[in-house]
Amino acid sequence: MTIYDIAKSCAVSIATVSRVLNGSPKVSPKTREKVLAAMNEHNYKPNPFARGLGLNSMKMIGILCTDVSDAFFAKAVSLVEHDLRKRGLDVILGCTGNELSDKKKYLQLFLDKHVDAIILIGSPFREEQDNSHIEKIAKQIPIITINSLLDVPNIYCVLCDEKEGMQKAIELLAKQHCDNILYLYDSLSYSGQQKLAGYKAGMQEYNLKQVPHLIQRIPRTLEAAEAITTKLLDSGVELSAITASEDLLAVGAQKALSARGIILPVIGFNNSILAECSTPSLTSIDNRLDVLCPAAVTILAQILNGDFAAAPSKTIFPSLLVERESFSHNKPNKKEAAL
Amino acid sequence: MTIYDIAKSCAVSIATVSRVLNGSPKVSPKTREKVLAAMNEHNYKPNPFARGLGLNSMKMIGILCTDVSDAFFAKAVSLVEHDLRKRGLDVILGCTGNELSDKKKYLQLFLDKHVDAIILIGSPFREEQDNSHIEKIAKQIPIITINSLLDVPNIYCVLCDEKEGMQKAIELLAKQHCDNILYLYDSLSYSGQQKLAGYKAGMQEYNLKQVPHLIQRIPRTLEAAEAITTKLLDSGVELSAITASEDLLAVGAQKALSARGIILPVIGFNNSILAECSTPSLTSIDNRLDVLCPAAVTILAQILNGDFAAAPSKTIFPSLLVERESFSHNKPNKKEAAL
DNA sequence: GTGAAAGCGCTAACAT
DNA sequence: ATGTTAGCGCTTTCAC
Repeated sequence: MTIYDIAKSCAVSIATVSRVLNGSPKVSPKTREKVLAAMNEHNYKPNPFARGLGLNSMKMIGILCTDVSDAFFAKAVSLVEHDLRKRGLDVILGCTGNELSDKKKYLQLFLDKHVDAIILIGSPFREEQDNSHIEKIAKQIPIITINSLLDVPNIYCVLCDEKEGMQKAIELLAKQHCDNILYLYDSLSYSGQQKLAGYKAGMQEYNLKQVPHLIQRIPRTLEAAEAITTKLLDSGVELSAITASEDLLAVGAQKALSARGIILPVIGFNNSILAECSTPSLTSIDNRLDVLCPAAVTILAQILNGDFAAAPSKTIFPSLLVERESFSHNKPNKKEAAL
Repeated sequence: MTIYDIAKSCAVSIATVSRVLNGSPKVSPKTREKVLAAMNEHNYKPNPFARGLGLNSMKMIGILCTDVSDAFFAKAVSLVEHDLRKRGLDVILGCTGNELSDKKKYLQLFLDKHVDAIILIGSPFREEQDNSHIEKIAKQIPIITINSLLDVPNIYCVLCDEKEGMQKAIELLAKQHCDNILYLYDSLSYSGQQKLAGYKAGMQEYNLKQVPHLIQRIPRTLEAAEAITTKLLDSGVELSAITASEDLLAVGAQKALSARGIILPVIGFNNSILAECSTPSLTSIDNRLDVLCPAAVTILAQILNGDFAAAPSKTIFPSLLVERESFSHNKPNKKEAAL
């Protein structure tokens, strides 16, 4: 069933059929009805390849993340897919892993596939040194980053102020008279840098001493977090609270504490399901994917619509601190506090 | 840069260029080299839409899951994407949610988009009553299901024997002289039925009494699992072990136990990151996504290759029980045991 | 082994 | 408001 068949069955030209297909106003209501009816009757669906050829677009958005099996990225993909679909946009997914060469490959692949835009999820797509490979792509198609910041034309960034988030977490602890606050982190991606900066700013703000052994970079595993925490505890280092760049690390630290029967405030990051599953449940900083993702898609839609003026190049939302047992065992109810 | 440009720059016809593009043997090595060189020099990439029009395929596979933000589905998507990409196949992702009408919509959408095949992830795509909507699609394009079973022509199922998995878990508990084994579950999807059947079979095998209040259907939330477990404990019901259809539920149950200082064997399902993060860490049944997914993609590749004879309509792998603290606090090391 | 030419199903400019 | 027609860039017969 093609546009020709529909045209024939209605005794109109293919141009007219194409017009109703594309919602052109230059069709009389009568013929429009007639054509629509025929399409319905024959259950006609336009061939997307032919359409793609003509329009040079198949309304597909490439979504890239380093790893969808990571809870944080998965949530973002889920939210983005949902909003994209609502606007009739398709999602082609790529999981790049952390190798730069693979990231480049995927970027090029999507470009070659003529996707309409690319959404980069997470800050692993911002390289420490050189992002010229992304800039190059951005010259050809719009790029949206979620939770990363790239100051490049045609790249639109939607992110959460993670530095402030972490800083407020430290403030909260400081106000509870915690001074020796451990910070566990695994990566110095843009996001990683922001969080670390937040920790340092918070510590400085409250004149807390920043000692090297209280800032620990470890692999992103439960075991590593548990091990380093245990090691610090055993070495007699004084700890009054633990913070981490990732819930997983905070859970590991919490396990080390629990194993020794020690109760300390622990604050994680991402407010993932892990925070809830931890025992005691974990206080965590939420980076607002639920608002970042819709915002990103809205901006994307504006751009695809040619409405560049309406598209902010940077959109930054505040973090949210979600308190659970690991912060205050004694408080009767959980509560959320906007930072 | 089109095929015409390349043809011109090599002084050959577009047909020849197309032939080298498609690896046809009817090209002399000399001209092939020449054309390849030109393509390289001009950094030529064939237009996928034009190609799609001609071949009626863009080598895209539709992947459907109800929710990628679920750890289990996310892992499957991740594994499948990886293997698909290795074979030069693209992934278009859809998250349908649990509404049947939405599932149908996505299925039709993918069909209309002329994807080459559809991979259904998880048993939520098998409806209890009527799966004619899937059968209809399967008449047009091949469908692969991961961890679900649909006995329909042109549908290829790759799954894990979850019934046996759960049964062996019960056996293990029975051998440790547990008799009052609670089973928590949330859904009666195909997978849900299998697990429940495994529980029942295991209980029967060891002549353990199956009482209604030891089989509890609850919402898929931590809170629900914790609440029902607490309620049972408080009501004086005797419990000697807890099993669940999902790690999340097992974690909830474990929390209830921990809160009362009770130590019981707890066994979850899916062997997700939650199992590791729980305290004590959770023994769990692994449904082998790491082998199901590659197997599914291999079968898919055979089908797309026209090699239907090589494609088994059902492929079933055994489960794996992964022991952690929740089963045996006293054992010094974790270990894996094939069921 | 290579080339010419006819599609593939649609869009859009142009003509009426 | 509607029809005609020329692409879009590739694949694939069919000749040579």
